[in-house]
Amino acid sequence: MGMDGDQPVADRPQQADVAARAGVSLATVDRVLNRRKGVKERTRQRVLEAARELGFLSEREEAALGGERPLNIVVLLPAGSNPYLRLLGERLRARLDSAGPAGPVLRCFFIESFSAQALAEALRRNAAWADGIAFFAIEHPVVREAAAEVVAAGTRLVTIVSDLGSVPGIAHVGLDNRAVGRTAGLLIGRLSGGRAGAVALVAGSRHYRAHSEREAGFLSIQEELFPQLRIHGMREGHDDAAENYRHTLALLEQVPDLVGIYNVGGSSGGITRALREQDRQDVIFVGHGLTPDTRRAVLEGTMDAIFDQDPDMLISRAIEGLSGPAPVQRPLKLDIYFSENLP
Amino acid sequence: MGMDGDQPVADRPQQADVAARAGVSLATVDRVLNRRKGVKERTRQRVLEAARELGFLSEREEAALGGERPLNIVVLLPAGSNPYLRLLGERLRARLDSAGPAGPVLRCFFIESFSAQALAEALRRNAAWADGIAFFAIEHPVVREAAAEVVAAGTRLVTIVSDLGSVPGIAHVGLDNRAVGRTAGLLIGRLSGGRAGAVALVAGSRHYRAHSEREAGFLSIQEELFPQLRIHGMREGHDDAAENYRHTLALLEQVPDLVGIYNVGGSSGGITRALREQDRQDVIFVGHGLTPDTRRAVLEGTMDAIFDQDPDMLISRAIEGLSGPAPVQRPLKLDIYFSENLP
DNA sequence: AAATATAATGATGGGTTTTGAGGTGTCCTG
DNA sequence: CAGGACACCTCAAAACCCATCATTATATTT
Repeated sequence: MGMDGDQPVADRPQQADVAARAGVSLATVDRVLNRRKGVKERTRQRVLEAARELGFLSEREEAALGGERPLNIVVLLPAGSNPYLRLLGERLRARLDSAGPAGPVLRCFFIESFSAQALAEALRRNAAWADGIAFFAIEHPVVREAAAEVVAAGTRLVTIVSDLGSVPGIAHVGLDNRAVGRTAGLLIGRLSGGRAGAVALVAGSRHYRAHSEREAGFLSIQEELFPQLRIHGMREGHDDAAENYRHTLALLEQVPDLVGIYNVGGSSGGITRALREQDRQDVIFVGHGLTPDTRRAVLEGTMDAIFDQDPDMLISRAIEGLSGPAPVQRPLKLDIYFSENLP
Repeated sequence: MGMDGDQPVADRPQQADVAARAGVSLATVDRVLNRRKGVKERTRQRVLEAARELGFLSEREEAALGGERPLNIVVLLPAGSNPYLRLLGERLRARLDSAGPAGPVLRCFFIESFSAQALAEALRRNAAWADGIAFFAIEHPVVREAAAEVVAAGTRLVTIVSDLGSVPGIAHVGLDNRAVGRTAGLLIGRLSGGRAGAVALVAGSRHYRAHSEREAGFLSIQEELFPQLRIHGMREGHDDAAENYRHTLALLEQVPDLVGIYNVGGSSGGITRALREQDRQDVIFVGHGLTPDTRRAVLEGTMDAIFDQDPDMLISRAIEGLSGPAPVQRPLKLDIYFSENLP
């Protein structure tokens, strides 16, 4: 007779067993297993752990459900009209939309620009609930302190575009800005074809380490390779188009032998406007950030080259840096656009 | 005695064993093995896993039942000494190593270069077992026919670096080569600083559409913007360093007012060697492919710019093209390297 | 601190799917 | 031809999905 049923086939665990083990109700187990919302992350993990221990889930499913809970990631960018940062914000949003529920939850806040206080405060405020924060750093003790605190409290940080320097445990995602500055210098020097004259630097703020590093690189190569060009000291335009416009008009008036301009920061629109209005297409102009206005400027010849860092790459690498353990963080690739290779 | 087979008589495993191992009834095993519906995916996986562990299934069956087997992808590259292609091969291997068993199986074969026959044959040969083939195309009717055949037979194809043109159903992963040629022309024109003289073109072969497209772009912009420069017709160096070396020596001798060289193809090493030996660092030289030799040439000033397409990106996009349905295939980004922004 | 909103969990039940147990018939093998 | 392995089927029980609502934490406001 029924010999075969003697092994009560090591009963597979049921959701009820998982529920018991996790100390929750069936309803909650169901919510977790079916990815319904309304479960606190802690309980979610408990349930998943219980399920794993009971062998209720195969490894595959476990990875799909539990492995990586979606991280909460915050991105802090300077407010203001800087078109590149606007674009960055847009790409962030695009990424959020396109990524399924698997990807991390991205949130983006704009912080009063050039304000170390505001940035420090934002860091502290968001550290409470975010797993990781990517931020455009302002080099200032207040920010450094806030960052160190936040890192100590267990929130991961990466700086993007502009670095913070000398705070351990913070990775950086961005260009090698000294090399970038040197490349800009090289390009302007070479394109000027041996002419003697002045080269002007425009920046957003020296408080952005990215800006001062680019400046340093630019100066070093000018001195090294192009003695016929003299540097007309750096002006801070605070990444504001109107301010950059005024600066440029003044420049064009005061410096008759102006050969080139390198805008270390953003909002090149103001500069191109001045150049266009004064009909000074002969001035070599290199700036940062591939945006509609710089595109147009390059196409019409007002601008000679755009230096860019791919926003999507920037975002990917930042997320990567905030997710896993910070691996080899080689600098991003500098993209150089002329009128002929615009994407 | 012992009727019930308590001695593990190394019998072939039975469905009952699978059932026991999976903690499931015979009925369910039956459903899974015979692809009947009404089995939850989770249980399906359990059963399959148990069956696999017991060696109950042959590989064939397992693949058929288990769902998505990893894709078999073949990459065909031209043989020869071209350093960029060598690098590409290396990156392929690196990718193969790094990717887990989940990723597609990549295999890379080097085909006699510039031989349409050999390429066509390789396409047909590999189509028999590969799911997708990525290949560096030679524009030739023989290749086109083979490609069309292979596509019709259900193997997916993408061309990399050099396109095949006008064969439906084949995606292309590579640069916008006309724009690349124009950019090279722009750069050489601008860097020459208004000097008059000759500009020479060197290519691997006009049978590579990539090469002739770059040539066309280069010519168009020279004519358009730099009338003071005359083009010293294209030479085919077959991407061979020795041949390029000889060509360049001849060039330097025959063309006293040589201002620049654009190497549309690979193996720039031969050209830099000639320039170095003749001490002609004044000649502006732009070439393709970021490799150790071009790196060195740029650093020492023999070469002015390297145009590159990131091999990893190329591979990723090719695999992507062979895996899913071909989506928006915008061209790859052109990377431009000067002495100061080498990675 | 009380009041109030919001989110998280528990409880429950109806409808659906999945599963186990068993029956039948076929094919193959000793 | 007996017997094992298995394909294919049915049916009822069990497990599960899913929506709803009550209840309890947790946060926010007043």
